[in-house]
Amino acid sequence: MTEPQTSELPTRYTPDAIESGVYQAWLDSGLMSPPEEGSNRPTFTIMIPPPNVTGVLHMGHALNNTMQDIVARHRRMMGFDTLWLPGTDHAGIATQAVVEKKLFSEEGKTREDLGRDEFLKRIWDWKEHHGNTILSQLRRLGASCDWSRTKFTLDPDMSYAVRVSFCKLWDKGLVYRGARLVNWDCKLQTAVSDDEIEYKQQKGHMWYLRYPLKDSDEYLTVGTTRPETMLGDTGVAVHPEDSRFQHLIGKTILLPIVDREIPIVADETVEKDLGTGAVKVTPGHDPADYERGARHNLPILNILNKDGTLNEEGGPFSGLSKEKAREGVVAWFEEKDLLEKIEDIQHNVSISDRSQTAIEPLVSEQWFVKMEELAAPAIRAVGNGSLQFKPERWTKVYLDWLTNVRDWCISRQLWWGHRIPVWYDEDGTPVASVEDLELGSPHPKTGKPILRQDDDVLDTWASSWLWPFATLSWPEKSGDLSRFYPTQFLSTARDIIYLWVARMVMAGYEFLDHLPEDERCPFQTCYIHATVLDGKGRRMSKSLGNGIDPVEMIEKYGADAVRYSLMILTREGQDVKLAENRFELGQRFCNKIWNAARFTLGHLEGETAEEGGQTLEDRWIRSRLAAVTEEVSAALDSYDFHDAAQALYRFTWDDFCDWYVEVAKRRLRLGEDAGLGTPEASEAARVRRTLGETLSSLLRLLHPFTPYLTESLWKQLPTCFRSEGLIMASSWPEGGQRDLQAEEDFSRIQDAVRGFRNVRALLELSHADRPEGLLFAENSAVQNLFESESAVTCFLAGLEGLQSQLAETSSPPPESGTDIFEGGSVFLGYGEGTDSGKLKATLEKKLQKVQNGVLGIEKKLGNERFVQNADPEVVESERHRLAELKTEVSTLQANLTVLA
RNA sequence: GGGCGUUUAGCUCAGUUGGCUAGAGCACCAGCUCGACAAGCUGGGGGUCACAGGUUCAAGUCCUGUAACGCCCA
Repeated sequence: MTEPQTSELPTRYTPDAIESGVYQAWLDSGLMSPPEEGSNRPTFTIMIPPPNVTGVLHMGHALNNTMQDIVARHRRMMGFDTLWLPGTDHAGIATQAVVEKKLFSEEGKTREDLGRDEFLKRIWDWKEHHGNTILSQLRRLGASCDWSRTKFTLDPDMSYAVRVSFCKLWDKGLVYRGARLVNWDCKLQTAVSDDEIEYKQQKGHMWYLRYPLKDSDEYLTVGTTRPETMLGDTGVAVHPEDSRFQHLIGKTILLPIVDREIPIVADETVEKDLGTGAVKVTPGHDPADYERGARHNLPILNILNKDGTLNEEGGPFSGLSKEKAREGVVAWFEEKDLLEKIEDIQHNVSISDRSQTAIEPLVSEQWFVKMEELAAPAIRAVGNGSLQFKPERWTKVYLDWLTNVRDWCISRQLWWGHRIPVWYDEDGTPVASVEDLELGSPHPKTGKPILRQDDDVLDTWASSWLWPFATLSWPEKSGDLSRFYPTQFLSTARDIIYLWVARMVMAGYEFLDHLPEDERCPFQTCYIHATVLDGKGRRMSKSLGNGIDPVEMIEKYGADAVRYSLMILTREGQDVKLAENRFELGQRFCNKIWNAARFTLGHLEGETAEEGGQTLEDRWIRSRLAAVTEEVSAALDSYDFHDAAQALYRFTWDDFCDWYVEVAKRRLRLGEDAGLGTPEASEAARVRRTLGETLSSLLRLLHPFTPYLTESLWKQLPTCFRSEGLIMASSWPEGGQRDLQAEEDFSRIQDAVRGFRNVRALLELSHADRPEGLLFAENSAVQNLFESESAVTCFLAGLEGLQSQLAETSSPPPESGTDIFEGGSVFLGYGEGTDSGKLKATLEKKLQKVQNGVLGIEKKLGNERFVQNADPEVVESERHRLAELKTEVSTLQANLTVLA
């Protein structure tokens, strides 16, 4: 008997050894780079959500990119020319902030010290050195992106696309400049869009300030959470129907500190029951007040400098920070006995996403894009089925935002980004241009010399909204664009449905006007992935320090284990709670695959037959494989990653390892013992064939989930079981026919084996004990089955021999442990010293359970309304079930008598 | 204030269109160095499906309401 030659393979899954060299082989294969032309194969395209160039891989990335990679690998194996295009975005604010910070800490300089050109050079340097971190981390995860097409949003071609898109909007009159209240980040000193703000519940105060009326002793009390803004008040508003204030409407207030005369106006948006019913109006520093001010022609006063200090409008407090000014104002009111009271309150504070500092609404000149017209086709896209969200409920979120869309502030007071392609002449008349305009050259409209370019840059999203087609060389219409657009699958996080997803859809419809409308939507399916939470259900964040580093996890557990764990733990659309040890799940599974392969490969070195075996277990495993193939294919087609992972787990562990591999050992050993040329040897060869074929398909089904592991096992598979080359290049398994008879018969065998094992455990038999088994079959079909499968049953149940009899012609043997199974009962004899009381108790407990079942069904069937109303099939199956249970009852009762 | 989600075993979660005795992994208990795997194998214990009503022959599943937790929008 030859020892299977598995000694070269370690007994455990060792990710380091498995993963090394594999990625390079994928790169060398060129499979990740589909050709631009010259192929008739259908295409499948995924655009990566470009991570921030300053970013490092976090769990959300790992989850999202694993899903994309699974789709890419699956579709590639299905025969699609699959393009998964990677890249990064320039992340204006974040990147500039990183480099400014570095500059200051290392050289003590600010960007102004360097000047615009030199500073930008520093950022590019930084980008060259650090900008690829996250992309290389994606490779570690196994992401099969087409690196030859890697894009960066500031690449020359991408920048060109941004200019073209800007000028198209400009020409249509959708870009305008206006003084508007914007969200000002005082730390970063730039405007940020509404969508880059978080609202946080914070403890704060409501200060009640008394505003004296002009030429009167009366005063009006207003409540405010930001007392310093009173310096910019240009009115006070009350509700027009509020009887308390009727006599004051139209009167004038003498604003304390700055002694400004401001009117009392009536405005319906004032809530009578909130606070004092009178509100101060600060159009320059509050969005609601801005609207109110506009309705009543109140002047707009700006009291803040760009850095958050008070300007000359701040009176005695000018030059102070807004915090100091607040203290000063409050003290002033207190001193003059104009501070009525202070209340502690909870209120929402606007915080900038980027700097985590409080946002100040501030009036300034900015560029905006009109959105209403752009939104219309994006709204239609979900209605006509061009765009589908998964899970579907996100459609509503998307639509809500689009139907209430507000104009988009696209200018940012930064240097890092696409400089706004607008030039001004000496009168300040703007003009947009795709090509740079020379200073001094004539303005295309006015003919006067061009004086300067706009200093601001565009919001980063104004480039990433072009991502799905600018990456394919738009505005060029040939080549990649015609082949790979529109894309099929986009997977992203829910928090950028507005910022990114909706805008990409708008951009697709707006800019790809050379395509018919139904081919413009940039992706068919928008998959909104789970949010990764820590073990306690909190979001992972830098500030909490509760993040789990995916790269660390990959090093500890292996990339495949991390990928698989994420997929099985994440059910569709639900957040996933992650603790470090949860990756053990994937690690165990990988180890199981590894060892199943190790066993199988060890036996494939002998000769194999032309065809697989035809025994019951062979037919069964082929049928189960067909079932799981169908299941996994369907799940992946509909992006149900969890379901696919689960189906693979069941098949691999339960069907293949626990049953097929175990039962295969019987014939393998017989073959080894009998020697060459014997019938046993040729039967063993057929088992090897079946093992090899099953492993081959299984590895391919697993490959999208655990690419490294399956790739390294694939090359050890003899070539008669696989295609040449990489598993990545192999074809996706086809289903095959189910064999329901084999499934039913084998499941009966399994059930009887479990019955014998139960009895073995009750009798406390050791593995070495090989008793004679006795089986009572409830009919001759069952009896025949066990007669023909007796060898298999004995092998799996650890029996020396098995006798099958018809239950009706037999009486239970004395001194036997017994259990029932679907189709009869099983018996194992016991010797002296066995505690029959325990056996009896177990059996009685089971009897009680079955009897309860009988009572339940009898009650149901005794209910006329059930018999009349329920589906006839259901009634029939209940009757069938009742008969089965009754058989079980009498079997159990009969068997109990021998234990008396 | 509006919307969405969640609540099933000690923990993390499955549970199609209502229809067998509600499942899995981990943890727990008992036993196993059986020639792939102790990251394993065999057997076992453990659930008032958040709560209250309702619809139905039948509800974890559908409807209404309540509570708790989480997220988004204003």
